[in-house]
Amino acid sequence: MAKKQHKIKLDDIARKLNVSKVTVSKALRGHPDISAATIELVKKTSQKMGYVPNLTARNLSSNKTNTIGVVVPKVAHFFFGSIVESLYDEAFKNDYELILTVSQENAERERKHIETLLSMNVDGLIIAISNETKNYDIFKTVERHDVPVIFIDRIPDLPNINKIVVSDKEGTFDAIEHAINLGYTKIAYFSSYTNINIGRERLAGYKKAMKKEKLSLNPEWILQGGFREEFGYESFMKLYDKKILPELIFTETYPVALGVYEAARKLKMNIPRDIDVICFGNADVQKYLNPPLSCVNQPTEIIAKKAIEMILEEIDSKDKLLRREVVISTELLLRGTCVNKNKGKRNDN
Amino acid sequence: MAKKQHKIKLDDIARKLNVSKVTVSKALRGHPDISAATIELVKKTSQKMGYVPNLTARNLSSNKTNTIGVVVPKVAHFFFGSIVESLYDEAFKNDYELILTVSQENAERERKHIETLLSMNVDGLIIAISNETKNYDIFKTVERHDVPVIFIDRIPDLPNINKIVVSDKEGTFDAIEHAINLGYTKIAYFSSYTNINIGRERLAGYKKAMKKEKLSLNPEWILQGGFREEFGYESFMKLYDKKILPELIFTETYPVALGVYEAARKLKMNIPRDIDVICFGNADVQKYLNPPLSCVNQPTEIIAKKAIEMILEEIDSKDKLLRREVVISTELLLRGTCVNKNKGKRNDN
DNA sequence: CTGAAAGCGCTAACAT
DNA sequence: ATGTTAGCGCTTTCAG
Repeated sequence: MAKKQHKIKLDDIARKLNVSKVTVSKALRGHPDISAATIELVKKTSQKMGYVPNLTARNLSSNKTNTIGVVVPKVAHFFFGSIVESLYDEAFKNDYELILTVSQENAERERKHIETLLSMNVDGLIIAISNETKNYDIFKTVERHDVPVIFIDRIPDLPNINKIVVSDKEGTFDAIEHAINLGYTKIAYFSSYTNINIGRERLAGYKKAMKKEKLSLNPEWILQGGFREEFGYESFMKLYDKKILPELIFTETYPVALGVYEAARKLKMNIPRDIDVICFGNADVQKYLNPPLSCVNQPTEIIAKKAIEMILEEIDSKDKLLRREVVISTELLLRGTCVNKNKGKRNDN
Repeated sequence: MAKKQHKIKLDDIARKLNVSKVTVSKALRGHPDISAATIELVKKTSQKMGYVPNLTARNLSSNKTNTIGVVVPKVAHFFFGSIVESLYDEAFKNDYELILTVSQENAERERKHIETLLSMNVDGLIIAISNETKNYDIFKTVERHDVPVIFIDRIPDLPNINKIVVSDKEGTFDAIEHAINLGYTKIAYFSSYTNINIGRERLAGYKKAMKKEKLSLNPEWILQGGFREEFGYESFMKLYDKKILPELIFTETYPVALGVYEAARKLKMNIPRDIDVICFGNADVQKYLNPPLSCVNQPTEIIAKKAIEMILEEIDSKDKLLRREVVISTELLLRGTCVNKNKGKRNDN
């Protein structure tokens, strides 16, 4: 293998060029102090010598890392996967590196990750909290460290923070109202958890629409219990067993709707004829379902773009900016469900 | 806002405890030099004072970062999303931080990311190259920096490297052989690109199975052109227009199969009755398709686990280890397609 | 078991 | 326009 090669540093280039290493350092960074000719020369030489700057050293002395720490609950997941991908795109455009961490919906792990990120001296933080995070002490620590934070999607219930959310309440409201306009009156709601902002907001949107349209709330049609498929499957089965199936089911996440599809298939019920479905949250799966599942779409790219934009503003401004809350509008994405009122149950699939 | 707080450092703790900062440093890291009592005391005090170690400084002086750089082409993608998630899990278990970068299938971006990762002094690198990477100079640079690398899934055509691949050839071979055993003889193959290892290997598996079963290769049934849905859709349409549709289509990636589903739906052809499909690569979508799509499954968790295991071995060993090639076995995952031979085209959906 | 000195590679502040 | 001096916060010798 290649003989032990000494890694090139500023000094090496400086010596070769008979200048000081400060000159080299400045030239490499295009500092206005240095003449164009020198810059040119230094850059060329360092390139030729195979110089790779040592960011660790640079960070230590400049106290700036050009990195943004990111904490998400999941990454193999349509919503967060898209968010993360767009965050990477935007960071790249702005010459920032992202340090991504994944909490796996685990509060303790989340805390550890945030601590590590602080240790790494990230310039800013973008966080979507886990659904079990209840203790907010770590965010105090973050504040003490003077590292700006933008919360996205999953927001802690804390005053005076920067946040980007989608119009959870309005989006749900619109979907339910759309359904009611179609002629539906029996609408069930499969909720995640109300200790998390998205759970609270979306449910509020449902209730608001029902109330506005003067439909009574049937507590048996408001089920709570999770983000995942099993919850959808089991809840559907529960209603079926009790013989109190509604006409339409709204689910707070798309995996829950997938569970409903599964249950319907098992029971040989046809969607949307026997039971109709619509959900919050988009995923590529939906368009391949039979029938394609309609949803309230969250524009991930816009969320990510805004998050990077805001965190960079925070980083660049010396003074504390005003805390901001940005609400990104969702849109109703109609595919093959919730487009016509079903004609009541006909079990002849 | 909290009054400008000075960040606690080793010195502060040392002064408070009337010891030297070296003692504190060692105690915090549980160095055997220090007595248990001192360790206990130091840890407690530093905790109380809200000390957060400065990793930048630690890295600079120890020349060790406890980070692994990762480069993948995509992250909002079932395969890489799962890989990344598992990599995070494994890294976390081993107290390593991951620095993830996403090339977006762009060779130039990939090069830049690797350079940055080197600048950040990552202890090791796990890389899946983009499908357009042809210039391998950057990997020479990596070698010069003495940073160990494990290539996964997408492997450059370079001698003497560590790699983890799945049994692309055998997996495809098994699937095709299974189809032939079902009675299929007209089997088309939708390939990605043969400049990438996975493209070459999988195609070789197809050819091998066809040859073994003494079936002739029809060049019109071997189409090349991409990883994505459009390719599947268009290729299917092309065969349909030419009236040379086969009985079964094997696609090298699952999005291509999705494109086939779409085309079949458009043409009102029934899968698997009129045309059957199977693909390489699993995704959660597949089980919700109608019919559920069978595939050759790549065990992402095992790949990720092995990758972390190998890179840690490389990092921990002073001497260069022998280059290793690990092949992870795929498995045939049969769902609703390619389970019975279809009865020929009946266009009466 | 503890600590003093030196230095990791770079940049900021201040000369010149 | 270029260089000198200090020092970022920590760990690593090596000496006590």
